[in-house]
Amino acid sequence: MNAPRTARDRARAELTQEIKDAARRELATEGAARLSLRAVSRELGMVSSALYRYFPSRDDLLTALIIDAYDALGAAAEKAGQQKQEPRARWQAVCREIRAWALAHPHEYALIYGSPVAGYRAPQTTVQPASRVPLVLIGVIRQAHEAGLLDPLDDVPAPSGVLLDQIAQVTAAVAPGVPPKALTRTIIAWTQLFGMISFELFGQLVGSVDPSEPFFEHTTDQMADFVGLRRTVS
Amino acid sequence: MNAPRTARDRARAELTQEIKDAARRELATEGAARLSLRAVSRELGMVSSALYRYFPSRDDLLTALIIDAYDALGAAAEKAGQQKQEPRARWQAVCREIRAWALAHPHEYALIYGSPVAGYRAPQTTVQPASRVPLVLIGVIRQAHEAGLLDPLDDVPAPSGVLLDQIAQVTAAVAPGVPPKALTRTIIAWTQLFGMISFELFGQLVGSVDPSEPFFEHTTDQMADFVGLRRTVS
DNA sequence: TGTACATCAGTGAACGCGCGTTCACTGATGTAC
DNA sequence: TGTACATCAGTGAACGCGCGTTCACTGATGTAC
Repeated sequence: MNAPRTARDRARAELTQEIKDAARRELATEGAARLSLRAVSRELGMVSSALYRYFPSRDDLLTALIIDAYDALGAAAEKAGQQKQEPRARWQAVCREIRAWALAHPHEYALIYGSPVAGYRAPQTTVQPASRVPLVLIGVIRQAHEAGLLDPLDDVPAPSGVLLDQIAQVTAAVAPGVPPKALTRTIIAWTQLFGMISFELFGQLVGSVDPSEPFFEHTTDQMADFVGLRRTVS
Repeated sequence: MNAPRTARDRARAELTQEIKDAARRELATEGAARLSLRAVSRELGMVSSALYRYFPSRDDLLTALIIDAYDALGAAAEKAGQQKQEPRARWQAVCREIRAWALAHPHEYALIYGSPVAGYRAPQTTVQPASRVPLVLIGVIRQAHEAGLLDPLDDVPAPSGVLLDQIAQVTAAVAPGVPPKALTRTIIAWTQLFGMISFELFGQLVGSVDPSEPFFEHTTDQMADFVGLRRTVS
């Protein structure tokens, strides 16, 4: 992705983008497993073989869409996490933004958080973009900890054994200074958040807490308590 | 599904079962979106049109598989919930059993808790089987409440507004006597549980809390606290 | 218990469709001198 | 700035494949009397 020097380069970059946009539209009507190069090319008024100038195969197009989706969600979460607010409000804002993105892009959400596409194996290149969201959540906790706004969770059982080792590794890699109890609970809250969003999007909440926004708001608030984010006086 | 009277009826019931078994095997290699009647018929050594004597269309076969999956998981959870244990241990046993079933049947799990299959709309008949698992979880809480083993959650924010209405409806329908705070948290824990299992199965935990069993055990324990299940003296 | 008829299971051919990918090609754009 | 050549984008035909579903059929199983 160097700077486009020639008209050809610019055209290429633009068309690559258009192909991905068309593929995203296809995704919305057909789902990832049925994403078809021919349908994408039809939508663009091109011949199907022309796509091979841009993506060497269907799987490479899928990979590009997956990375784009992780990056779009990650960017949205990061932006919400940069608001000048106290940590607890930031936590809520991040959770809210993630849900909003998911509701606005349900098929891209399903692409990255739904069942893996059969016969497709995600390459290593998706790992970094996928980590952006958890890093934002951890970042909120870290900043709260540094600001002395994180409850020590004294009455809470600490992780131990293998889990403690895993938590220690995560701490060393991406969460320096965050106490093990808080980090463990952050990871729990992370799985809770996406479990809740997936249930809402995939129809599991129909008939109980549906519409789901009040439940969502209540839950992220409870999860803020759970991870130890203090309610500061207003 | 009346009692089979004739040899024909028995053969029909058996073959229906064999078709579903073969379809489940297909599911494991191809995924739900690519489940193909022709592949199923090939595996059984039949001609593809013969399947239409048993299922009127591909979608009906899918529906049967979905219902079977919900029922199998529901039955496993119910069984785990009937152990003669105190509520907290029962909670853990149910969670553990649900995860074990998911790990043992990843493709059936993905079929029911993964992204919806494109172009397929789940009929109303799946609703009741889908409710078995949450009912087991609620049942554990209700029994604990009746036995006086449920914490009143005095310091916990109560649900209010629309959410409280929804919770009240669920209470009236399936959880008589269970306090709103506890029921709300049970639903939160339910989404947490499946979020965690989906993350494990769909590869989101790779590189952090992986292998995931210690994290799972720790988390269900924390969730037992969260919903108010008292640690009884041993 | 035996026969005549109705029901059902499974066959095999066919319809019409869409798919990913390859390949030789034409014409336009870019580069080196 | 102009020309000769190399690079690239997009075409159109083709390969070989699999799919869901329909339909007229044959032969086996079941039912009524």
